[in-house]
Amino acid sequence: VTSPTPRRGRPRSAATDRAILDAVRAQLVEHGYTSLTIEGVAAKAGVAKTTVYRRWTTKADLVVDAVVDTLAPVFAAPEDASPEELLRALIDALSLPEARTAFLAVISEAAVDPLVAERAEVRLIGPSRLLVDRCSAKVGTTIDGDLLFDLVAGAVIHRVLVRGQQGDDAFVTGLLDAVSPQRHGLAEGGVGGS
Amino acid sequence: VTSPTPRRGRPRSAATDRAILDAVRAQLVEHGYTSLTIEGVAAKAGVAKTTVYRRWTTKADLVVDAVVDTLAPVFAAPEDASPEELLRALIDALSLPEARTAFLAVISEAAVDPLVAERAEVRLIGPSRLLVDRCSAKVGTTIDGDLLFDLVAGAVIHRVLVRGQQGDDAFVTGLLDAVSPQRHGLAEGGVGGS
Amino acid sequence: VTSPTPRRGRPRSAATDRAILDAVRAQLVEHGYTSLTIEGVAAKAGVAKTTVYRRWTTKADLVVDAVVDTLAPVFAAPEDASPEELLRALIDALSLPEARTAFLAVISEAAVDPLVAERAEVRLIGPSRLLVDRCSAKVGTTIDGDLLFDLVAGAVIHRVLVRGQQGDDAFVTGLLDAVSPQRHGLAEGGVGGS
Amino acid sequence: VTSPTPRRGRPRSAATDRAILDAVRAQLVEHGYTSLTIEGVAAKAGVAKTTVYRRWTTKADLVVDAVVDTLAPVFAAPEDASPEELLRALIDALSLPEARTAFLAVISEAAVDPLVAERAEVRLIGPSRLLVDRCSAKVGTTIDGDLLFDLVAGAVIHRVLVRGQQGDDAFVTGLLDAVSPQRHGLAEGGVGGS
DNA sequence: CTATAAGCGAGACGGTACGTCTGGTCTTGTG
DNA sequence: CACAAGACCAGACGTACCGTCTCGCTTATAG
Repeated sequence: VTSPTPRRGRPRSAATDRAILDAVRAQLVEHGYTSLTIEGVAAKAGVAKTTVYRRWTTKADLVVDAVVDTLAPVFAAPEDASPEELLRALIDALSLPEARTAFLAVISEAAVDPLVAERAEVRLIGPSRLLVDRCSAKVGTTIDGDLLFDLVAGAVIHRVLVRGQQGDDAFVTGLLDAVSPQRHGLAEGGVGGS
Repeated sequence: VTSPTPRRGRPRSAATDRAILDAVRAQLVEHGYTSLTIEGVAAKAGVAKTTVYRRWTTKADLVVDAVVDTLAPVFAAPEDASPEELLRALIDALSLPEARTAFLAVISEAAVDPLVAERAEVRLIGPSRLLVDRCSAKVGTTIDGDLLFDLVAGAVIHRVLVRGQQGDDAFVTGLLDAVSPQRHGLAEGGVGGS
Repeated sequence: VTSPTPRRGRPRSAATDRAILDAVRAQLVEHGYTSLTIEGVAAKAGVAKTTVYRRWTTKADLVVDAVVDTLAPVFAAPEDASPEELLRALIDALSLPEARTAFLAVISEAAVDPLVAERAEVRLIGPSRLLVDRCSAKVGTTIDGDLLFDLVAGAVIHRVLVRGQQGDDAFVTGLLDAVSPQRHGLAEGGVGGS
Repeated sequence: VTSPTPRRGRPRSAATDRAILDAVRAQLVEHGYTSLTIEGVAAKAGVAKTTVYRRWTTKADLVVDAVVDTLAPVFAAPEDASPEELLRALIDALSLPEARTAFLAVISEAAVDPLVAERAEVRLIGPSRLLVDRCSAKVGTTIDGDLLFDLVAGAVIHRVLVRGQQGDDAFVTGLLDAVSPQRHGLAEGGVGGS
C-alpha cells in the first residue's frame, strides 16, 4: 500500500530519530528526568534543537517515546510464555536503567497534564496490563482483574522503581504464589492444583 | 528543652515557614512538580527568594517537606486501629491532591540523586512501611515482610498514584483479603471469621 | 542580442522576479530593513525560499535591487530637464516610501561590507551624482563638483531621509538659489534671474 | 539632593553600564549594526544577557546610547568656538568609527519605529542642529535656518557617512564659504574665486 | 519523442540569536 | 541575624530565520 499523502518536501531522516532517542536514554540514565534538557539531548545527538521540536512537542512526549522504544520488545513476550516468564519480562522492562527515572516522572506529570496522561495510558500502562492479564489467565487466580493488576504491577513497581531493589527469582516466585488460588489451601489440604 | 545554641539575631518567622509550605502545596496541585518553581513559590508566599533558599537547598527537599507536612497526621493512625483503618490511612495520605504529583516525582528524582533518595526513604517510604507492618501484624499473614510491603504499598500506589483511581472500601477489603492467610482456607473449609 | 549561452533547462520566470521585488518593497515599507526577512519575502511573494536565494545572495543585494527597480525610472530625467526638474527627480526618488528605510540601511551596511559598498556606489550613489552633475552644469555654479555633490545630495538626503520632511518647491528653490553663483550678486546688482 | 525613592534592593553597577557600552562600540566597529548581537555584546562585556535587557529594551536604544555616549563630549564645543571649530566638532563626532554604521542604521530604523525616531531626534538630530545654529549665528548667513541645517549637516553626513570620505580642512572651508553671505560679493568685487 | 537540465515549491536540517524565565548567589537597605 | 527587594551570572526555554540540502514535479531546449 502506498502512502496516501505523497509527502512533499525533504523527508525526515530515520537516523536522526534514532540518534535523538538514544541521546534521551543516555541523558535519562546520566541526569534523570528533571535535569534532562532538550538542549542537552540535541547536543548529544548532534542535532539542531529545531529538529527535536519538529518531532516532539513536549519533554514528556519525548521521554515516553524514548522509553517505549526500548520497552516494546521487552513487553512482547512469546505467546506460550509461562507466568514466571511474563512477570520477568515486566520486571526486566522496568529494570532498564533509563526506565527508572522516566517511568515515575512521566506518571507524575500525567497527574497534571491530561495529554501526557493519555499517552502514558496508551503506551505504558496498557501494555503492562496486557502482560499481567496474560499472566493471570495462566495462573487462574480468583482475584478480581483490576485488583490483580494493582497487586502485581504495583508490587513490581514498588520493588523495582520505588525501592530500587532487584526483582529476583525469589520475588517472582513469592509474588506469583501470593496471588495463586492454591496458595495455602493447597499446601495445607494437599488437594493440589492444576 | 531549649535549643542549646540560643541563636542570636532575629529569629526565623514560623509564619513564613507555613506560608512557604502552603504555597508549595498550592503550586503542586496547580502545576505539578516539574512546573513548580522556587521563584513562583516565593512569589505566592509573599516572600523573598532568599528566604526560601535559607531553609531548603533543593526543590526536592522543599517538596518532600511540604508533602510530609500534610502526610504526617494522616500516617499517625491510632494505636488500636484495625487493618482496614490502617490501610485507609495510607490511601488517604497518598490521595491528597498535592501528594499525587509530588510523591512519584520525588521518587523519580531519588533514582538519580542519593540525597533525595535518603530523604525520601526516611520521610516517605519509612512511615509507609511502618503502617504496613502494623497492618500485617494484625492480619497475621504468612507472607514475607518485604514482599508484603511491596504488595500492599505497591497496590495502593498503583491504584491511587499510577492509575489515578479511587481507593474505595471494596479495594481495601479486596486487598486485605488477598494478603490474609485464611483467604482460600476459608472459602474451602467454610470456617471463616475475620 | 540573444544570450550567448542559450541556457538549457527551464528558464527563470520573470513573473517570479517581479513578485519577489514587490514583496521586498512591501516588507520594507511595513517593517523596515532590519525586520525584513527573506523568509517573509518569500512567503509574501508566494515563492519558495530557494527561489529567492537562487537570484540574490544577500539581503542587502536584494534590497538594493528592489529599490533601484523603482528608482531607475525616476532617475531617468529627460535630456532637456531644468535644474528644478532634475532636483525634483532626485527628491521624488528618495521620497518613495520604500526608499526611506532602505537607502540609509544599505549605506549603513556598506560601511562594513565592501561588497555592499560597491553595489551601493554603482547603483545608488553613481546615478545620484549624475543627476547633480547635470544640474550643476545647467546652473553654472562656481562651487567645486565634489563639494557641490555633498551640498545638494546631502541637503536632499538630510531633509527627506534623515529628518523625514517633505522636499517641497520652496526647498528646491532655496537649495538651487543657495548654490547658484548669482545668489546675492543678483539681489544686490539686480541683474536678473535664471 | 537625595534620590526621592530610596531605591530598595541591590543597586545597579555603573561599571557594568560602561562595560556594556564599550562592548557595543567595539561590536559596531567590528561587525556593523545589522550583525551586532545582544548576545555578542553581553559576551564581550562579560555580562549576562539579562543584565543588558534590564537596561535597554531595544537594539536601537542600546546603540543610540552607546553612540551618544561618545558623541556628547564632541558635541560640547566651547562657548567661544569659531565656525570652523564648530563644524570640525560635528565632523569629528560623525567620523568616529562607531558612529559610521550606527548613525545611519538608527535613522533607518527611525523611519519605521516611532520610538526610535523620537530617541534619535532628541539625542542625535537635536544636538547637531544646535551646533549648526551656533555656527550660522557666527557666520551671519542669510539662508533660512531649516535649509541651512539641511545644507550643512547634510553635506557633512553625505561626505563622511554616505560617501565615507574625510572631512578635511578644505571641506570645512569650502562648506563655510558656500553658505557665507559674502561669498560672491567678494567674487563680484573682482578679487576672484578660490 | 526522449533525454537532459534547470526552475520551482515544499520542507527537513544544523545553526545562531532571539527575548524570557529560573536557578542560585550577592548586595543593598530596614527591622 | 532575618528579611524584602532586586541586581547579577548562568543557562535552558521554545521560536524565528538563516542558508543549505534533499525531494518530487514542471518546463524548457537539444538531440
